Amino acid sequence: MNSYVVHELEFLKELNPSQRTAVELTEGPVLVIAGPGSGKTRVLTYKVAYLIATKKASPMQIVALTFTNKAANEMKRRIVELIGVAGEAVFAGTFHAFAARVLRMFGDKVGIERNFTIYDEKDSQALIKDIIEELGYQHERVLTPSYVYERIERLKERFVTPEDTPMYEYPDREVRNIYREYNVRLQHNNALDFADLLFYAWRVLRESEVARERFSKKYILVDEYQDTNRAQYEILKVLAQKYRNITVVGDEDQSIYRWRGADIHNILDFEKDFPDAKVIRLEENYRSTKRILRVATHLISFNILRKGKQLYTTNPEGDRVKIIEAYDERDEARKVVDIVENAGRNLGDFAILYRTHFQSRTFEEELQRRGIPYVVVGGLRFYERKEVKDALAYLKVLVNPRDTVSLIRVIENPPKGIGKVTLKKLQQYAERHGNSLYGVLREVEAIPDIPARIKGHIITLYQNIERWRHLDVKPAELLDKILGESGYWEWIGDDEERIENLRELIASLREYEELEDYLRTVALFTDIDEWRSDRQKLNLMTLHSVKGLEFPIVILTGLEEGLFPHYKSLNEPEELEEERRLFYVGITRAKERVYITYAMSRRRRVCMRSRFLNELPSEEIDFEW
DNA sequence: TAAGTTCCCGTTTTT
DNA sequence: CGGGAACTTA
Repeated sequence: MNSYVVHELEFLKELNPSQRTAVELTEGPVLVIAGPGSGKTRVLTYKVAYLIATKKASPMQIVALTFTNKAANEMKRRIVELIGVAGEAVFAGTFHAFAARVLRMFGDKVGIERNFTIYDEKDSQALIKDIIEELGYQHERVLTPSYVYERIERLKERFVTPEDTPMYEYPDREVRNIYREYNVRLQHNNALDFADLLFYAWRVLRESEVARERFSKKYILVDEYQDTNRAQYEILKVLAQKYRNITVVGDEDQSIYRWRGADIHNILDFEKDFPDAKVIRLEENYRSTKRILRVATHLISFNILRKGKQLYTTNPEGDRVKIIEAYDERDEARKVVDIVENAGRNLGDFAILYRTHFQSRTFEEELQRRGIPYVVVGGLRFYERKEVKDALAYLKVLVNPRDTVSLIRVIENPPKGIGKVTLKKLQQYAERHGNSLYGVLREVEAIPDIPARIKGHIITLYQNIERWRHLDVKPAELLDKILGESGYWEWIGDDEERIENLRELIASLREYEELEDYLRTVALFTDIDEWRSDRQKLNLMTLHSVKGLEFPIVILTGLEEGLFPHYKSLNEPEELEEERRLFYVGITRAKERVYITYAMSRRRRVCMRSRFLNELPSEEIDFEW
């Protein structure tokens, strides 16, 4: 080994023995079971650096898949830190971003056009809502767009087609009918939903040898493996087929996305799927006090679905966990904010965690009252704001005129003299003539039953869109122009916040030369990706958002039956275990102290303290009434 | 027929 | 508190 390489490998000394083994075991399948705070991101980044430094692979031959953009960016940043700019060439991204890239290059192999639109949950639900009405199901109370969407996505993630959808009980048949029509519409709209991205990418990789060659990386690394769903798992299998060098890192005790299709069995059964897999456990915790670790360990031992692990730390013993009872949610907020104010620490040292978003409101009110600065992480997210979605809809239509969901949004915002009745007529006409809604706008003269005045509005809209489509300007400039010419700026008036959001959107567009690139990226972006810690602000977020983060002091709130565990999880033992894992994730975010609160009544209803509180070791706990 | 207004509903977690 | 349905106005 020459001295250059030896120097490059100095960083290995920063790893403990098991971390180092995980890094140095480069060939064959490796499962790393990584407890909270055990340095799993470190293992992943160092492994990438190691592969490159030892010349086992070029950056191009490595793919690192993560669950969030934030994790991906963080990984990339640390790789570059270790080995320099060469690290930029490593693909580090989410499964969905990876899939979108595969489809951009090879989508035509499975009939996907280059300019496809990605539908987010809301877009998809708008489509589903339409279908429900058309099929006459709008009075079936259970068949809400969100319910149906969820059912369909779960089916898609397991590659179940409408035809193969089983029909056991009541709404199955209806769901199947909607599912069938939903797929047809997506195709007409030249659009893919989240599950489609994974499904079609999988098909491309299976069916096209060229694509498989291009994307079969020599080394595959997967973060948060416990949260992968079936489709993601199948993609991994195809990718790993050739070289079989796959390292997955995860913790079954932190699997909290079952409701979104994550299959904990992917990690529990990894050794069955890859019989020659080496298993490494990272059990030394560098984050929390001994006390916190004991409490967390005791709690999670109530779960059955796990591999089990022995966490330990050389950190100090630490303070006992404090449980605080409140009268109601407002009293809870007061007591929580009291803790924060009296601790004499930076506000950024605290995280207030809750099960559901709506709980943030009471805390926000209290904080505003006392003039304490705070951030709500992942509340109503930037890209889900109405004005942002509207603006993006204009851009989407320009790239993909068949995207009817976006086109309708354009028609409605701001209002253009084309109302519900006319819209229905246009849609029906489109349906009958096998044309897209956009195609019909062009031929509006030929449609009967539409007043001339309204036809005028339609023609104006059509001409505007055509003009915008053929403008040869950069994306940011284009959007600015559209917002002006469509009357959007006027429409929102002096709503400062909306204006600011749109300005921000235009600013984010400036980094892009190509509208298509931008739209594909933006569809897979969320707010948490943007969040940066601020020492002077108190952090408020859900337990799901907090995964992967750590804070000196963590306050877990709303420990009440029906809220946490959430009432929807009470019937299924597996779902109850997931709630417990969520609690576990929350506790293990804390470095120094944990506070837990519950209210005796919430929203004027009496409630019972959470069963999870009885699962904490009483000798580690202080109660306060 | 479009668009503005009011009122009532519910609110898990999110790539 | 925002979104949507139902109602009102033009």
